[in-house]
Amino acid sequence: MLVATWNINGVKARLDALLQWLDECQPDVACLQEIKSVDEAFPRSEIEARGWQIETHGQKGFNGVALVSKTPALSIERGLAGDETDEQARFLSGLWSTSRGPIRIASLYLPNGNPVGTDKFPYKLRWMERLESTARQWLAEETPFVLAGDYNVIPQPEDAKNAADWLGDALYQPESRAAYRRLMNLGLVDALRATTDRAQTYTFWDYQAGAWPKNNGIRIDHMLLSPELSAAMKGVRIDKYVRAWEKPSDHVPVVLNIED
DNA sequence: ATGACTCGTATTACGAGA
Repeated sequence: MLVATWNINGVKARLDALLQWLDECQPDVACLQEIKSVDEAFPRSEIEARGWQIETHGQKGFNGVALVSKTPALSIERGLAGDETDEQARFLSGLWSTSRGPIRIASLYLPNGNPVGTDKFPYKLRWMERLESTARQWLAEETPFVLAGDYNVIPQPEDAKNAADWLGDALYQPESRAAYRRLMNLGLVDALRATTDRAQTYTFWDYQAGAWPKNNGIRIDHMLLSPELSAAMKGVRIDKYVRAWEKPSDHVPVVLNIED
């Protein structure tokens, strides 16, 4: 079973690339972030015409997450628990039936948090506390799960080409990294790091200053697995080749392979 | 020499991303 995550940076701007990649990858469930679309404007029919199931949780202009899958979800939940006043569309989860039993899969778009020193940074940290609470609750329920998405956190120095460039950035603040570690310390497994120690493994390259040709990347798109699932991991790959396409997203897909 | 971004929203400028 393949579970993928991809921040596509605008579903309408990326529709051709999305269709091409879905066709090639054939994920069972693909978690999308930054669809930048309200639900009504999501290019649903073009994707459904190729046989995919779609669930969206969008908003006007920015943010927004979606789940694209081969089979329909048994149930869907929109939004991250813990703050009724939060209007940003950043979390969407579904329950699927598999040969190993039910599995819960979430598409998450964790707040960027820049600039540090504005209210955006504490919003990021509060959002991470809410994510940790959700993970605790899901662990207690004992249904295997994948928390997949754009975490906007560089966990370790080796997750950036030039870690020193990110010292003042919300993605690499001690508080952001500590909150990510607290999540890991619940017993979750970072699927990529559990399966490779390969250097210069990145998922994002900025559009500016030739970051892609210089391979000046960072690893911020992660898949965190519940403990039962980590034993069933076959591997993780990064579909880096799509960054070289015409009109690419600045992120590339991460694809997790789980034993059926 | 040395890579000056891209998307969406709303009017060719701005917010947001990272």
